[in-house]
Amino acid sequence: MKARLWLIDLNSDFLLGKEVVHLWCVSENGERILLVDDSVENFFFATVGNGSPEEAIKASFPELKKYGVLRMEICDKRILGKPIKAVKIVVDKSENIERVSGRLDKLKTFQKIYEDDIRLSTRYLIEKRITPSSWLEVEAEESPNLPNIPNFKTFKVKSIEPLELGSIPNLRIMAIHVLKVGEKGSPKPEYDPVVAISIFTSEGEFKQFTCDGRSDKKLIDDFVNYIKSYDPDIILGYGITEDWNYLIERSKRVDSMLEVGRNYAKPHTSVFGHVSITGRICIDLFHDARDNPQLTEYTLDEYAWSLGLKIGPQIPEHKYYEYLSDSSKKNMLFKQSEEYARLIYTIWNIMGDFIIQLSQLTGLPMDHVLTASAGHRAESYLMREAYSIGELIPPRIEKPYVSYAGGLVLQPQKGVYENVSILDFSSMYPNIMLKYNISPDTYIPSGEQCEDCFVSPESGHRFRKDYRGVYTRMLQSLLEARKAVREKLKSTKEGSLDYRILNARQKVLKILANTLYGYAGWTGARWYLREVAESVAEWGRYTIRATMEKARQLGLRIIYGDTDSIFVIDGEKLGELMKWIEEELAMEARIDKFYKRILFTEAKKRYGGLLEDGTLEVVGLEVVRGDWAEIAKETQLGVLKIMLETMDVNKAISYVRNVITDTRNGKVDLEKLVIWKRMTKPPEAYEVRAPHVLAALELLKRGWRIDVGDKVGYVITKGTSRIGERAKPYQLVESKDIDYEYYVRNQLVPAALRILEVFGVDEQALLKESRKGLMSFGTG
DNA sequence: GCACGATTTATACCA
DNA sequence: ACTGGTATAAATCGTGCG
Repeated sequence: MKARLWLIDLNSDFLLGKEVVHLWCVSENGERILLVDDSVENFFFATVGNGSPEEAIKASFPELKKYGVLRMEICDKRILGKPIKAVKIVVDKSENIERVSGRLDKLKTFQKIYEDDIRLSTRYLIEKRITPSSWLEVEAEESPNLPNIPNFKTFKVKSIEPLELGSIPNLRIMAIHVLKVGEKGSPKPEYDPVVAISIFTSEGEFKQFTCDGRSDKKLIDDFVNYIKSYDPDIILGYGITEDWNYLIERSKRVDSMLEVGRNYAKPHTSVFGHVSITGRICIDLFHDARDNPQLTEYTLDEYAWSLGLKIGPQIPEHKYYEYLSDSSKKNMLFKQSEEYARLIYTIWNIMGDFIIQLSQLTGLPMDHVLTASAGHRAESYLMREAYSIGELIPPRIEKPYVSYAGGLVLQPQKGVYENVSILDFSSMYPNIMLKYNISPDTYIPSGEQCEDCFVSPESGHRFRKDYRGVYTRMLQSLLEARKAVREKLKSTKEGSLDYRILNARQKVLKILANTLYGYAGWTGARWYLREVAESVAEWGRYTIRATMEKARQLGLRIIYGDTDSIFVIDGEKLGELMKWIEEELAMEARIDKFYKRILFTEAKKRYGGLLEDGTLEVVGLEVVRGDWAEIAKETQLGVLKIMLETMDVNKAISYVRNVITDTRNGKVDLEKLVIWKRMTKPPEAYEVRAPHVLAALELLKRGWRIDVGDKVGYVITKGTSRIGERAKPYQLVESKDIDYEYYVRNQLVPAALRILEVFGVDEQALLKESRKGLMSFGTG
């Protein structure tokens, strides 16, 4: 049989005592096909120091045989670009790799071990140059003894090749919402049965299983049967990892078989803490929400809202029990669960393309993509790139941290400027890495000779020119692919399916390219090399300085700049500068923005300005910070708006005074006084009794659950003790206890003054009550 | 023992 | 659980005072 198949998921398994790979696929016409490949080998590599690899094999093979080693052979590999002879050690099964490498460590025959931490399914994808969530050209045959899977045809793989096809087959997708209710606090699987499971599928079918209170056995059985009959490729949820663990616990108690895998296996918790289901992809959208620092509560509602989805008021979780116990309200709860299932499916429509593209490009299965960090995504890509040039994959070891200098930030002079253009280097770091061939395997260590190489401008780090490294290759592919995709996008109908796929792809290509610099400087990276990250930053500073120098020569005035941008007063020579950048620096730059009027304080990374269309844009100032009270942010924005639009200082001052008066009179909603801060460690781990920590402790004392990463909202109450002790969780405070004077002195005045001090206004001018003071300002 | 400046701790932002 | 650069607030430390 010859077919085009789309790879959904893969895993390793055993067939007649031999370790094999299972590939769960869907064909062009929607058939579900399981491919079994029994031709795979488990192996890793070892290097010898000064001795000969032949000798090392001869000396160790007889003993290693006892540990499951089938074969040892010499092969040509590279370590950081240097060709070496490595010994490939083929082992009968995955579980013996650790035993063998452990034994090798003791033998001392070999110097170093490589790739003993690569799982078989990953190894398979790398070797075959294929990725999940993409098309394969497969030749396969029928064979006896293959596993029997319902709804699946099973074949043995003869050959398998990657296919460059952008389309996505029709997948069976199932969004689920699991309703769990606890009488007091969060539900516990030990005694709280699952109340309902709502399902919404890609066919538009809605299904709900409910439990009338005593036992959820029937609910769980019905749910499992539904999965068996619908046979989804993808199961979606929000917090579904927790849901599965809950269901696993429940199924044990009510003696249910949770056979939801395509081989009827139970869900299993994988090493990374996520739940996997054989043959299906289980995606927890909660992991995507956790990546968004804008969110405070990480509820599904808040997450959906951040994606632009409008949802009405919901029943809060702490009222679930009340609703459930009231027969007239019970149905509202079930209705809400239904809506959540639909909402999760709607989110897939927004996020799905992105997840598939990320999977296709990194080689990680869809269910790993959201759980993997940015660094691991980049690394997954790099490992494949490394294989293609015979580069051995370094072990994942935490390296000691050595700091280095980053981007150049210019000191702005406080004041208001007009007609300011922002010149931006596009993808500066990726382009620098390409231009100077910066990669861990092109780096020349000190002491080694190099005839012709790139030398970094400050530290003098050298990079060879005659060999393309893993970073260079990765960046070149990503940037070229992105260019091609963006070109194709131009001739694609906006809003069409193709457009969505291409757009998701170009976004993912950019994200991956931009991650690589950070990856290089991450001490946990397999390909960490401080010199690489350091050199990139050096050439970045060099590029900005050279551009500034040229701008000055051309008579252009520079106001500010940060890392890869320069703020310059618009002038006719700007075009000449752009041309110079393109021709002399061979870098890409563009005029990203134009401010009609822009205000700088004396601080770096903080400014606000009016764009051509009149939009007010604020960067870095309190307005855009989450840890200032809303009233202060609102006031600062007002002041900024007045100043940039009218330049009328007195108008701004009287505006602020009005807010101050209102605040002192308590005419401000408590909501606008809440200060939010995120917990970065458990409350008891803090060295300093900061306001938000004390507020968190108070919540904890009252039975709230505070996790690392949660945002704590507090307000400052009346009293004479230090601020921290007067900080109380906003949920527990009444308006009469608020210390309004704190908000005037520590929030309103500093926020407003940040802008107004540029115009010579001081604290006195804002706090003085008299009308005389207002009139006299600026007139002496 | 207290006031006050210096230093440390913590957070959130920019690129 | 990708980097460094930066501003800022509040807690805490350290020192001079007497």
